[in-house]
Amino acid sequence: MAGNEIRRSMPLFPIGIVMQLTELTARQIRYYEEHKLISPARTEGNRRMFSLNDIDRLLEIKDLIDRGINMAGIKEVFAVKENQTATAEMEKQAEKARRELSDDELRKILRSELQHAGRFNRSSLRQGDMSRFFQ
Amino acid sequence: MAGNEIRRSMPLFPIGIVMQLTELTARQIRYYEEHKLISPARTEGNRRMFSLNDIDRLLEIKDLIDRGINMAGIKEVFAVKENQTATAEMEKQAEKARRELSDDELRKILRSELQHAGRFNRSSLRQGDMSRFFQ
DNA sequence: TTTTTCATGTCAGAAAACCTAACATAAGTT
DNA sequence: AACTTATGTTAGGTTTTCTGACATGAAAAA
Repeated sequence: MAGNEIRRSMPLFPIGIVMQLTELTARQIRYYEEHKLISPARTEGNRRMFSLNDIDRLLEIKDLIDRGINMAGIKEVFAVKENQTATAEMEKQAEKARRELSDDELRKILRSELQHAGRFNRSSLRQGDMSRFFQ
Repeated sequence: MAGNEIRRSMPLFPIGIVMQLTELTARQIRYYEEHKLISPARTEGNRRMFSLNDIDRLLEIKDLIDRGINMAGIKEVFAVKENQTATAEMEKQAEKARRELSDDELRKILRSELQHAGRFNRSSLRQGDMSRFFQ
């Protein structure tokens, strides 16, 4: 899952290829960078190198431009998206925390059942819930 | 399935990037081209542009070189592989033909059953086999 | 309506990246 | 020893990209 993100953020493409891929002019691409909508990497010799993520972003910019939205608007759209994915991350974290909390509870139940049910092989009704603790 | 192959054969990378990705020198890459092991595209201005397939091939060349195989050997390896995938294609085609032949047979059976079983809604035992003819 | 602003076009001069061709060389082959 | 192979190195030329400056049409503001 993370390897893919690395690949997508690897600076691989010179501006000429990006122009073809996005059908934007060099002037436009540089202008969007000037307005901090993208931040392509640079070679030692100062040439811009773009990643797949940069290209996605440029295509998004192009779409927003086509819909009549100006630089400020696009900047805001990206800020909101950023914030949105950030909160989604937090929600995921919270969900994970909730799950881990109930894992603890399940552990308690498991211990208690093992003490009571003792030596029965027949498993308790909660086996399905417990299974994730094993293997 | 074919869209992926298009993407993999799209000339996107200048030689500088390919050098980094493959850890080959420009001299080596040009030499391998000279020996027809790769055939990168060219820009209008005659710059080489490499596809993902080209890069795969270069990595393969590098591996074979590391194993002490010379240009002629590598050329032969690729020829064999080419031939191999070609026969695989033919096998696939043959398999498809076999399948289509039995499709014809199934059609015959279908016709015959429709004539005999006539107006029964209850479907014949072969319905599962027939289903691929509809929708 | 006139003036500003915005997004982009265009041009110039400089630097980076790449090209081909030629010669050099270490290691392996004849 | 002479040749071949794979690669290094250098030179001179062309293409691509860079920044900065000025130009412009359309939209927004005054």
